Amino acid sequence: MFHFSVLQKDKSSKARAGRLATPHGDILTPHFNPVGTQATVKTLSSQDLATIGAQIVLSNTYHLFLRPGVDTIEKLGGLAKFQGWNGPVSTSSIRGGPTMTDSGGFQVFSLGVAQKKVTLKDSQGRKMSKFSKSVFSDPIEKSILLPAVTKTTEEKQLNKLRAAKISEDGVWFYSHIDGSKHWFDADVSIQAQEKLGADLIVAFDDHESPLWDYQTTRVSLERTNRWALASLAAQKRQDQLMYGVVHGGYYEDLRHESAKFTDKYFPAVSIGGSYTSKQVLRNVLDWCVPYFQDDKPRHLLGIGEVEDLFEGVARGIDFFDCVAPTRRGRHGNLYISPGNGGRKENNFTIQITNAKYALDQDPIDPGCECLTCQHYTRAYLRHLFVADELLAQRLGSYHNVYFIVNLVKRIRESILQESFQQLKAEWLGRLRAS
RNA sequence: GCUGGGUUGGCAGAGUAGCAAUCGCAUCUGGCUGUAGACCAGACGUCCGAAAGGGCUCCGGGGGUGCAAUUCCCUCACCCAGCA
Repeated sequence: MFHFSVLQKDKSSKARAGRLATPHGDILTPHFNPVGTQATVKTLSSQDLATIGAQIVLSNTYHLFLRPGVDTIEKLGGLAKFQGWNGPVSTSSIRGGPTMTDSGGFQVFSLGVAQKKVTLKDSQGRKMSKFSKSVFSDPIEKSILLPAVTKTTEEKQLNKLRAAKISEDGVWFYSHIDGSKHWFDADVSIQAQEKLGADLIVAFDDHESPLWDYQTTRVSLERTNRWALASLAAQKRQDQLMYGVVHGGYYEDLRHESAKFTDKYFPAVSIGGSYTSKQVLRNVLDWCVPYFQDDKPRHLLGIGEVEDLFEGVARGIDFFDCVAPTRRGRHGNLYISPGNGGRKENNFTIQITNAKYALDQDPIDPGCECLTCQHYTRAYLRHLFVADELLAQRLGSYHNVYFIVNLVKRIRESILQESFQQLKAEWLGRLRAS
């Protein structure tokens, strides 16, 4: 029912182009999965996604469990039908296109330990977001971690939200919608994912904080592994491919152990975690991938900045998902290619709200063939963002998702044409050691 | 013309006889990686400085009282309301 095959390997890296056969059509890899947490990629329709070339969309079990409820979606024919997703244009099917659900494991972290009040200062001394995953400092540089000041009314209100509480068997979540209390464990997550009915599902995992020491991380990994086996045991449907999740933070031996474990028990593998630097991410990939068998699809959870896509593919990753294109798109941070000023240093983006674009009549990324770039100027986009018009978010998201999905498509084609190294060098520069 | 109320950053609008400028809006900049974020953070009189810092200003104009006035008093200008 599911079959992954490698079609072409790059000669000087672990990059590979492949195909994953699913009950609702084949997915060509490497591929970037747009994130549609609540059964919608914010501001984009399923038809937009098909036009863009997305082959699969990812939703979140936790969010849909809370609202509208997994029973509701089951009654309405499952996730794909519910959101009108028929898959990419080339494989359009009235039965619905390929879908994926995340287990809610990430929310154990993002609604749990990540809720601790942590404030960071960046290199210029500016305070950074207190709530983002990226708020966590590199454990090696703990000096930049500051105690949070919790004085403002806003923060007092935020304090009312209780952090999720982890036990050995599962997690008590406090709904971010209404504060109600919900129990989640491997059984609940897998049953919910079976009701949602996505083709690809993820084992329920515990997510370590990058701030944790070795022993605490090990305890978390052991919990992840117990939940992994429980997830497999809970699975009743045979028409869903379950990914196991590798954890172990930035500790090499834990990653080795976890990768070995995950590959042993699961038909598909994914790598989870939060990374305090791109070097840590590259290390983790190098530690994990050698343990994965060739014929299992590999998903790098939550990752997807431009640089990471190249480095991930070069290290043998097949699937990515990331909120960056949509979040940046809504915030006016729009992707540009190297020929138009895109560099690692600016994350291959421009901030369209900057005053210097007020009279700029170029498209966001000259040469981009997306709907936004075909019809609208930077000056117009800037106006829409500054005026807080809804179309700004849609056009920004459309461009960003198009840009990333099609960049990964180009990466795939370059592997097939044996030109991956040239493409990577064109984007990241030749000096980068891979 | 009379009476009353007012004049504080780009805008709006608090405040006070003792280091002026709370909270907004606008503007500018930075951040965003399995979505608690159409969000968050910083700057926003001027000058020097990469920064840490430091210098000089400033509550409509003028005058008065006070150790000290943006604040109290007088006066002028302008705005608003009511009455002529």
